[in-house]
Amino acid sequence: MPPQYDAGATERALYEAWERAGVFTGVANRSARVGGDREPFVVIMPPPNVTAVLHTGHGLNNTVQDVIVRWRRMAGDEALWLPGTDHAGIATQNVIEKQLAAEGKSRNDLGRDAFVKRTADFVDKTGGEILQQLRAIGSSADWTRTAYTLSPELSHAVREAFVQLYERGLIYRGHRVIHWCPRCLTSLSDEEAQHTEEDGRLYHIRYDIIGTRGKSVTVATTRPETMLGDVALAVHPEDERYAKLVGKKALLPIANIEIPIIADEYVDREFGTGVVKITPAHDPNDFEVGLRHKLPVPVVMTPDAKMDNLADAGARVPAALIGVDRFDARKRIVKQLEEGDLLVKSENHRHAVRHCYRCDTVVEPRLSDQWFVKMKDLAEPALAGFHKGEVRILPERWEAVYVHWMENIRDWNISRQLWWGHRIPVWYCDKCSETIVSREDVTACTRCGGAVRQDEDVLDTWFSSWLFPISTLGWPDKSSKDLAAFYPTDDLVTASEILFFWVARMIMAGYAFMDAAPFHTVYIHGTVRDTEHKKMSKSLGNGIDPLDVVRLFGADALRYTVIAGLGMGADLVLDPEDLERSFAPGRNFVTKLWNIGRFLLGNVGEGDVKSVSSIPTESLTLADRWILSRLDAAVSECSAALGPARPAKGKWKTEERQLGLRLSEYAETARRFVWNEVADWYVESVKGRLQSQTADGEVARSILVHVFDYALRLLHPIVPFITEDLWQRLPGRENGEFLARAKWPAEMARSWNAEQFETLREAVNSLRQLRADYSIAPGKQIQAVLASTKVRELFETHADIIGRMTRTQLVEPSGSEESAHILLSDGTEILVPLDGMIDVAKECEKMRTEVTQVEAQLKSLIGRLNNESFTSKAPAKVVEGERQKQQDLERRCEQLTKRIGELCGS
RNA sequence: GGGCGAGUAGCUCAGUUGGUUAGAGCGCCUGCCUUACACGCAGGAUGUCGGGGGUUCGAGUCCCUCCUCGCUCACCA
Repeated sequence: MPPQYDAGATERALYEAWERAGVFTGVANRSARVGGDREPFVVIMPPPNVTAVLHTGHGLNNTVQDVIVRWRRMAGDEALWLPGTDHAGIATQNVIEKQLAAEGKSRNDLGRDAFVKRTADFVDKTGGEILQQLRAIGSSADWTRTAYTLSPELSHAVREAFVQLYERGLIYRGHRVIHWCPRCLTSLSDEEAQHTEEDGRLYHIRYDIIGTRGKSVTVATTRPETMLGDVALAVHPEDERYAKLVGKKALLPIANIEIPIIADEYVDREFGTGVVKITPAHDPNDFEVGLRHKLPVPVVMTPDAKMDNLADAGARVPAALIGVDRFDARKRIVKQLEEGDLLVKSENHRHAVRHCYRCDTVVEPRLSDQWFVKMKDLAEPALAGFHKGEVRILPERWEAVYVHWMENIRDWNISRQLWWGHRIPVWYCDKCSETIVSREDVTACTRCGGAVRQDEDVLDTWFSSWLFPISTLGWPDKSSKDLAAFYPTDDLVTASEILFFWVARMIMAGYAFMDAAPFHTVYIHGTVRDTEHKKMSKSLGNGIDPLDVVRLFGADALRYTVIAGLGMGADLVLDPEDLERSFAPGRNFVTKLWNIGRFLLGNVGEGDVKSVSSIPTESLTLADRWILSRLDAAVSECSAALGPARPAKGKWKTEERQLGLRLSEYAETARRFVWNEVADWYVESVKGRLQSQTADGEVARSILVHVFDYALRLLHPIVPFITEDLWQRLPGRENGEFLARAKWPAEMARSWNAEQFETLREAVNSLRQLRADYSIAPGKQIQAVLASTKVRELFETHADIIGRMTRTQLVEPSGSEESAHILLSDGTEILVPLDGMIDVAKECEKMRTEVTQVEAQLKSLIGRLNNESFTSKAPAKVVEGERQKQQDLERRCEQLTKRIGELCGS
């Protein structure tokens, strides 16, 4: 075996072998739901953009999913991890438009069909690269089922969903003010228009009152440019300050037109001056006010947010401002107001401004016609199902966020003014104005036979991805085998950013179209950040390319580091400037595993070893029994950290709602077992026996192979490559056998009776500590005298272990006066003769210090035990434990005092 | 502004229903190339568990309050 592990070559070869053997492929017929003999376990991969490239966030997200899926695959489930991409309407269209711009062209120059074709070609050629990259980090996804939102199958599902919801009265066309991105030139949903706190200014503007002499009101606004679209001023109906003004008219500055002063409850008397300008076409609330008061709706901005006189605007926008960008116009209008002495004052004002989540442009509220999904009816079952325990979210605190969103849900704008996406399946008849919503393309009006034209818009990308758990399994074909075998799925793993965009909507879609939640567990992991806790991003240049990490240290090192560092819901901090240090945990661990394997394989030989069950307990040494008991503990702790995999009877009980998926705990337990127990203790203890050709040597080989085999199984989901490589090399492996589908360990549930090994460990630790205390050269042999008789046999039997690990020889008492003293917790005393080396005064000082400490502890212990309220109120178990502790400490105190008497003469 | 969460070793985080000497990894210090491993081995140091108050026999853990960060929602222009 080479002294260095070659991650690159090994990983490539193993991944290919797994894929070739179909290890990752989910087989519907094996699912118990369609008569098979395995529980299905399904994870739907959050589809990355088809144009995306892998970043650390993807690396983390997919590693988590892979760990879970590999675990369940080994545990005997029919595991299916279903991958895919989405077409990312806005993002992908942006990419192509940028290309066109570089060629001096616009999408309109190409025309819709040519543009869509060009985009599709681009996606065909370069898209899905990320799926290739996911393989490099070991993702065991079922690539035979790779899905794409714009594929014919998923497009079919999208259209079916739209039509069904329309037929159920849950989709409608609305005329209202929506969020508009002037850069992407499309409307956005509420979720896509995200609030950011910004320092703005609040401008107080004077509007003269018509028909009075010099009377005026002051209006406060943050967006003076919209005043050109004002149609009224509003005050609160009960605001006495302005009661007399209601019904009068004010002069709108700059536009120089008269607008009414109205009363409406919407106005907040406390804010600003208590007078609000009403701009129905450029503010959603003003639009509502406008409807109530039957006001006109002048539009004064173009789609790309330049001032202009559009619908109903007359000549409100003066010639000088036409074509001027909104922010530029703001400055100019403020200046003009100042010059006209109409700006009373302006003050700093911190407020939340919505930005486009794709390009960060300030969103412009804009009046338009859009298709909406009525969400309340969809949210109800999603909320009810959650409360019944059909869905849980980890970590728990996100559950409140989910509930709050569901309870305050608002209708979902699903139209996008783009060309790249699923075209809305609605046709309008020009002749009779009929609106036709159809599963099939429509060529003539179904009512009058007239010519029809399809709605120009496409659907929000999320309108296709919210169907992912059902559409990827074959919906709406209810006879689909995959749907029957694999729906509902199990875990959904994601970051919190898309809880509403995607997760909540998938749950609604699951209930709406399948009458069941799409998954029972939502696992929300943290964000990858740099050392300054900034989120890693391409634009900040603080990202880490996971493929760089794979090249440098291997995929396993990446995976281990990520999983070991991932507390429930906690962020992962990595230093992009120091990959060596950031990934040290994984790299060190992988190397350690390799070296354990190297030692083991070099010492156990090629021949088969006996199975543990075939070895009678009498043939096992104490060390054997100890490591087997530790294995049992590791198995049970790992399984407990990971599971339960699914709720019993489909509903989470309160007490199990928060159990499982504690990945870092699982990783730490497995690491501790193989490193601190197998390598540090068992391997050391077994070295002597491995040399011998006896039956006991055979037993040692068997146990060593067994515990390493099982350690590799426990670790495989986290570090699949190196564990598979080592496992393949173990004696007795057959061709075509894969650790990736080996059985997940179960406890042996035998009584190992190995507690005495702890005494040996304590003795070894104490001797090592003593050597360090006395600065005894590492190579120097020392001697130890056993002062107690009750453990004599134990120590004599294990003299080789003690000798190897501490360079100490057990000897008979020689009458040496000057000895260092070791006192084990069970009362065993060991003397280490150190003639000439021992510093009696120092030794005495050490023991006296300990006596003082023990006495202090005893004092508080006794105080507690004499406290009637403690003994009567504390649980009997606790009190008993304290009594035991008191006895132990008293004995220790006695022994130390006696020893002090012998050595120190007082 | 509403809601939620976090503040534990230099750093990143564990700490299960309150049980009394608070843990891990990385980093740090000392000594070791001990024939699997220096990406290692052995030993070691480091915490008024954010501040204050309270409940309790007992508080990192429960309650109140303050401070500091973070997340999330939101139509006060």
